[in-house]
This record gives sequence, structure tokens and C-alpha cells, in this order.
Amino acid sequence: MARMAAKDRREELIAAAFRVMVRDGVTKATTRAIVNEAKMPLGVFHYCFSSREELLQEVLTRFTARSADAARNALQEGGDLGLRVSKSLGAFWDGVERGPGEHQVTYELTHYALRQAGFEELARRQYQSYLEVHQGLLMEAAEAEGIRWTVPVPVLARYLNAVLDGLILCWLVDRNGEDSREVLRLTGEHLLTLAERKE
Amino acid sequence: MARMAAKDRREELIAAAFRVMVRDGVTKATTRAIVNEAKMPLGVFHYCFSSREELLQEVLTRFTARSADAARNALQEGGDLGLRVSKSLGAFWDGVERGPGEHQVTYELTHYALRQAGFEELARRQYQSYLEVHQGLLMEAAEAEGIRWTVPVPVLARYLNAVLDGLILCWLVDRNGEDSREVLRLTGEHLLTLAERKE
DNA sequence: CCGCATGTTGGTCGCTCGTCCAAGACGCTG
DNA sequence: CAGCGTCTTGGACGAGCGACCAACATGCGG
Repeated sequence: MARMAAKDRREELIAAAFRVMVRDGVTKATTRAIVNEAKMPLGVFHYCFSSREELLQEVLTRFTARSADAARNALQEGGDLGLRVSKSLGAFWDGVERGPGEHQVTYELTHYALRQAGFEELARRQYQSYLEVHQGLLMEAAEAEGIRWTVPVPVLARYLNAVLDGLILCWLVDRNGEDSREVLRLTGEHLLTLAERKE
Repeated sequence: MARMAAKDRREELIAAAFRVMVRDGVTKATTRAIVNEAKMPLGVFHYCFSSREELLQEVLTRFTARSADAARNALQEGGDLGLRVSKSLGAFWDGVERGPGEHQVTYELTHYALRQAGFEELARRQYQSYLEVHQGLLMEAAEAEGIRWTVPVPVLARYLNAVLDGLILCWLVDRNGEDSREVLRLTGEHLLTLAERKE
């Protein structure tokens, strides 16, 4: 095998773990499956990571950041608030339908973390991050449109996060994209009724 | 060990698996952990079940039925539609906070089923069941109150299911019951705006 | 009372897993 | 060129897993 800095190998292993998890699920992402995906001998693993858990921690934080980015990037500009909201939700949903595995893994990791001693904090940070992103987007939109929300932003962020999370989960199971988009539309309309012009 | 019909032993093993899963998670519910919980020798397991998967199927369908019952039982009667909705959502949430582990296992089982070849159908039935329960409750409420929903009931059911599912998931992680109940209140109010008096 | 279906038991097989290690190869620095 | 830190590799380990089985116990129907 070509000589490579341990740091670089770590990155490749994380990327490989990423692919294995999306393809086969978190539980199937064994040390052997990961090094196999990365085309490396098994011994490499514990030269780069002190344990499998260490890699999982790394992967979890990166998935969290990725999801947050995905939500942020879905934000669409231009038009009035209504158009803006519906376009943003639509863009977010396009991302979901384009790469469902990624979201699926995110949930799997959350549940894994909730059960693993010492990982609870990571799960908490994960959802803390989601809520913060939603709060940020809501406040941004409010500022840009000159409105304010008639409901506390943290509550609104939790509501938005819940709808999206629950909707994705349901869609992962039954793949009913039509009704899912209808729910999204409904939620968007609801959001509009919670905005009032700033005097 | 006292002599017992295989049928009865199956039930006890299922109950034991139930307890192990709620306490330690689905992945920890090994054949050994389950027979240990049931205080039976290991050999019993494959005398009562042809495989661990067979037991998991059984457990999954029972969890599904249990969740559906929990939702149905949360339905509160009396008062106008507004009171009815908010009391029902509140009762449902009380159940969640009283026994979080049960819901947690439900999610774990869903994700397990989504990854396990031949189990996808069970996950689909699980969410099909949830959606049907919500549809039923919505139609029941509409009939009793003499209103009709301005949004197709399947969409509304999916919306309700998504909010509850997503909210529970978020709460399982950060245990913020206060904001969660606020979201519930918000959702209840939203529901009311989607009902119109039947002419 | 015998025979047979049914239930019980402890041990064992083969496999996969995370982890560890010894021995060697590489390549920079002095 | 010698020395040394860094990296590479294949194999081995002990533990835990699902599954299986042979031998034995029980109790009911004839």
C-alpha cells in the first residue's frame, strides 16, 4: 500500500464509513466492512483510530454538520415570504428524495447514540444544531421580509424540525412523495399565518 | 423448569424481549439476553422460535398494535372541537413522557426493519397502521363535531403523524417538554383552522 | 403399564466482531 | 550510510453471537 500520513488515512476511512453506512446501515459498518470499502488492510484501522467508537463519533459529528448545511442551503431567496417559504421547503425536500440514505443514517446514528453510554451528548448536540439552524433561518427570513413571528422562535424551530423529521421518517417507510409534499405545502401555509408585519 | 406449552413460552419470551428492548435497546436484545430475562435456559429459544428474526417480527407487530392503541386511547371526548383536540394531544403526550422507552424502541425497530431484507413490509404496515389510526380519529372527530376538514384526511393524518413522530424524536434527545407542549398547542390550533362547519 | 408426542437441558459448532501485536518496510535527518 | 520515527501488514486472540442437537424428562392416550 502506498505510504500515507495517518491523518489522511483517517479521512479516507471516515469517507468509507460514510459510504458503507449510507449503503448498508450503521450496524453493518464494521471495522472490516469499512477498511474493505477503503481498500485497506484491516490493521490500518486501529493504527488510525483507537476504537470503532472513535470513528463513529467523528462520523456522527460530520453527518450533523452535513445535515445542517443541507438545511441552510435549501433556503431560497427572492419573492415574498410565501414564495420564499414554499420554495425553501421544496428545495429541502428535493434533497431528501435525492439522497434518502443519508437521512436514514442520521436517524440510525441518533438512536445508536441514545443507547451508547457516553454518546448521549453527541445526540443532544445533533438536535441542538438542527434547532439552531432552523431558528437562524426563521430569524433571517423575518428580518429580510420585515415581519416578526407571533410564536417564540425556539418553539417555531422545534415545530419545523418536528414536521420535517417526522415527514422524512414516514416517507422513508412508505415513499408517498405526493402526500408528503402536500403536508409540506400545508406547513408552509401555516407558517405564513404566524407572521405579522412589523409596525 | 416447570413444564409449559410451547405457545405459552412464546408469549413469555415475547414479553421478556419487550422488556429487554425497552430497557437496553433492540440491538442488545440477543437470544441470550431474552432467555435470561425470562429466566429460561438458552435451548428454549429455538424450540419456541425458528429464528431470532421470527421473534422480532412478532415483537414488531405487537409494538405497532400497542402504539396504535395508545393513540386511540388518547382521544378525549366532550367539549367543543378545540378542547377535544388539545385534551387529546395532551393525553397522548402524557403517555409519551410516562414511557419514553417504548417509543424509542418503536423507532429502532422501524430502522431495523428498513435495513433487514424481508422486513420492509413490516415497517410499511407499521406506518400504514399509524396513518389509518390518525385518519380514523380525524374522521371520527369531524363526524362528532359536525364539521369537515378543508384538507384531504390522508394528508392531515400524515401531517399529524409527522408532527408527533418528529416531536417525540426531538424530545427523546433533548427532553425539552415545555417547548414540545407548546408545539403541540400550536399544532392543535392549526388543526382548528382546517375545520369548517358543515353546511 | 407402555409408547409416543411434547417439552427440557447443557453443551457445542461455526462465524463475525473489535482489538491487538510483532515484524518488517519506508524515508527523512544528521 | 546509519538511525529512528512513521507507517504497513497479516495473522491471531477472546468474546459474543445465532443456531443446532443428542440425550433426557414428562405426562397423556391406548
